[in-house]
Amino acid sequence: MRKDIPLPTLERLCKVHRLLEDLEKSGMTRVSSTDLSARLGVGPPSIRKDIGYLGEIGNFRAGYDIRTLRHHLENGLGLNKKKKACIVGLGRLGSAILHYERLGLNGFDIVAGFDSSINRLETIATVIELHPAHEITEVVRRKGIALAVIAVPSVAAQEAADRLIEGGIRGIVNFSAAVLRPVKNIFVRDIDLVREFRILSVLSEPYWKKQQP
Amino acid sequence: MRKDIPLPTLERLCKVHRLLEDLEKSGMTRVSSTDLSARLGVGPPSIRKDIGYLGEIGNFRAGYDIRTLRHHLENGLGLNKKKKACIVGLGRLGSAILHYERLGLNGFDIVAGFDSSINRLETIATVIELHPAHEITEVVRRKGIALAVIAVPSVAAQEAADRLIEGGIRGIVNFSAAVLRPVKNIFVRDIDLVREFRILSVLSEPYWKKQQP
DNA sequence: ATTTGTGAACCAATTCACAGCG
DNA sequence: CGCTGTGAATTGGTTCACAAAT
Repeated sequence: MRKDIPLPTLERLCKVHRLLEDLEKSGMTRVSSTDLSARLGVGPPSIRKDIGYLGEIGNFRAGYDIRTLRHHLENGLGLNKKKKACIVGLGRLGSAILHYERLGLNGFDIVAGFDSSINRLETIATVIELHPAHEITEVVRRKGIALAVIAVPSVAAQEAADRLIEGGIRGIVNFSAAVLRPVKNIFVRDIDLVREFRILSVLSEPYWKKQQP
Repeated sequence: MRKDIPLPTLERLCKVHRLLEDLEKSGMTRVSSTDLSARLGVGPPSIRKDIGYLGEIGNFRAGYDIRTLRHHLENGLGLNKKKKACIVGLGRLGSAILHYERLGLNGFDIVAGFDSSINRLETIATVIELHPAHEITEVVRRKGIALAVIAVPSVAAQEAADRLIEGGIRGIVNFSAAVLRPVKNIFVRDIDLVREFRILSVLSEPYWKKQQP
């Protein structure tokens, strides 16, 4: 049943899922591919294809039942599997992420935080276990942590990544500006605010051809 | 000269630029497409095509001169154009972004912060002008702010976006989990940590076919 | 009458292969 | 000879158009 889902499809499906949560909360009970596509800014056939990767589910006359479709996505993508996560770097950004409750609510248990400043570790008020940075490898391995956020200055990012990988990490969200050395089977999602601003800046230049739908 | 640069190319070129800054700092002076491609985890011809969108620049025997290539990217993409930016939502995440110096260093002047809590506006120590959220439209218009970060809870995100757009914003980095209604000619980059974790989680499942290079 | 699901057709992006230059 | 730049081939994704379902 499971084909090889393209990455863009996976990203859209996650957005669809998030959208369904809101629609459900607003009291809606059914939704069509056209409606979903308008809210996401993509073509209707694209949505249907995306959903189709996980098997049939829609009602031919009345679109999708929101609750059913949401569960379908959760099962198909394994969205309610629990995973352990950690945060490396507890400056302003790292602390903000450490306190971000929505991660835990969605099955991502933050079980450790790391920083190279002992002072900082002693100052932060949290129930989460905090460790000095040199323990990254050991703690990640011992606790079986699958996912990590890197929120250290970019000069320190590669070393943080190396230690995480040595400990057996599976995926990294890299908030530093550093371009990390690619490693086979370690998946990285880069989030660099300056890069995002630059992309927006280029896209919004008047002579830029590509228009959003 | 400027063709229609694909979005993936634009994203890679920004990473290449960032990489060049580091290589330059480390004392290197020349770099080949093969070397760049290895550090980015993409194929060498891809890098050459990407750079090719901005015109010829390489030395046929010895690859690219790092400094020249960096300037080439900066000119070609307009990376040193200055833009005004603002932050909507000054909780932990918004405050962290407000204090993130690298934005200013790269030409993005944060000229305003907004929050619906007056108390919060009075507590934050910064030289940046802070305003209550109901002034978003007016301030964005008056100051000619081009870019915005949304860092409010997801229930408040759509209204924040509406006010920004009404004020004439050009691009938005949306850190909330909300899926914003698409608007023509307003460009949005969505950053949702839960979504990123979910994507990593799916990608790192053993039966997942797609492997990174 | 609508709206899904899907093969076919189309388009975009990556990769290949080699010509051209130093 | 090594490395860039680029048309050609290929792969991957999106869009189209229509059959199937209720």
